[in-house]
Amino acid sequence: MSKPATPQAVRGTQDMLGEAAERFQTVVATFDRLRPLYGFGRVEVPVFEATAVFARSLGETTDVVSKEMYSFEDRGGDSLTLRPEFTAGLARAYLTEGWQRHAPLKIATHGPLFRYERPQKGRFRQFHQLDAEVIGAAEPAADVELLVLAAHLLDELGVAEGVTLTLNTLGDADTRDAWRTALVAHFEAHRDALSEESLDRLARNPLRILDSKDPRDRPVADAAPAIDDYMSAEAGAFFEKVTGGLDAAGVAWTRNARLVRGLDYYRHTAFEFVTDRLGAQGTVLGGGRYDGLIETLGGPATPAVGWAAGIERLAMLIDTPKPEHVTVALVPMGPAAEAAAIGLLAGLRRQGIAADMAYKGNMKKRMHKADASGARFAVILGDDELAKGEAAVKDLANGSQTWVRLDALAAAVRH
RNA sequence: GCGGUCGUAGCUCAAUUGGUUAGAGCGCCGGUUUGUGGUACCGGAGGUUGCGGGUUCAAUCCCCGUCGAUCGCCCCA
Repeated sequence: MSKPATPQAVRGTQDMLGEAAERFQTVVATFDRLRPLYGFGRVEVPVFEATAVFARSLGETTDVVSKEMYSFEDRGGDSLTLRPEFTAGLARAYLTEGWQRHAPLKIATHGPLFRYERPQKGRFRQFHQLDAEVIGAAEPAADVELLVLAAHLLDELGVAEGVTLTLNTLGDADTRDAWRTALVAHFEAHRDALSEESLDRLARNPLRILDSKDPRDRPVADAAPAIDDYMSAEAGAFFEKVTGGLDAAGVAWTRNARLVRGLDYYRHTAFEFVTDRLGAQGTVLGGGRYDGLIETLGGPATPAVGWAAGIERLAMLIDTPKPEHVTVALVPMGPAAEAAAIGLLAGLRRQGIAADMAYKGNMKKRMHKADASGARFAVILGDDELAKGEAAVKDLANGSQTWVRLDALAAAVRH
């Protein structure tokens, strides 16, 4: 009989154990700890949606929609897509669940997202994000609140020092249109100087030429008209309230007038927290205001702002988390002791003490496992101890050993 | 979708210009020690060298393809 071939993990997916899993969990737990401090409620939304949810909201010409979506037909012939981002699905839920009545709605979620891309450092086909949104608020105070939360999160994770907040405004619709027209005119006038890729961008998404990494593009991009020259009074005032709020909250920021966002729906505030510690993937958290999105999904004009942060990217930046380990390892000897130890184990755990017991093995083996587990104490239970109603408690750090009554066990190992 | 580098034991890596039974450390299993771990010593298991094809008397090594990893481009968290 030949052995069956082992199926491989799908490209761009990850299996995490030990430190990798602890890093991931640390990021998520930190987010979950801060979220309620800002009054953001946890929401759950589906991992897949009707394809139109993403195709319409992200913009048909974006790479995410044109070549990176995991789309498939279900048995009824409907086109479905594994979510490539959170915002569109949350906006859909806001409309179809009647969440308008809660506006302004402050919500947060986290989970897996899917994009068909070539994996590289900090980039996966199934990746994970934290996400926070305020839907139904046109006030710059919402932008500020989200940015303060983001900065607080990075600070709590201990990565704030290597990460800087870069901030820009794309203006309101009028500003953005006027600026865009001027940009296109500028780039058209210098098209012989642009890279092939930027010529392609000129047709699809001219704003992206501004942050091109190609040195050939830099002179033309750097000479391009600035949005500030086209800024309406309202849009300018909005941006000033955002930056003023950040200053008041003590959040450091840098203006990057060339920061644009990849997805079509952004207006006004756009921001990225960037680092140089992740190779080509510098963005660790990004977002902005998307006042136009909900209308593209057939809803009423609804202002909204939000951000998402890459959990894997953050997990790579944080310090090594302290590994989890139990306090007590039970070491029973013989069938009678083992039976009694099952009761002791359950009792310790019910009293909130982390305890473990190997499924099998003689004393030597169990002691070895106790040591390897990182437990502080080995609780040794043999027939002699059992007869006396006690157990030997050995401190694995210094080797000292004392005998304590079984009913005092929990107290003896609680420190 | 495009380009660079790399795939040898569970893990990290060796293996002279292509040469005979592919090695080591760690880990794992057993023993020295049938009631004491972290140290030490002894022994053992574990490989179709990612997969498929080609060149050659001979391939872990050279060539092609493929899958995967990794880094970058595009794009993005």
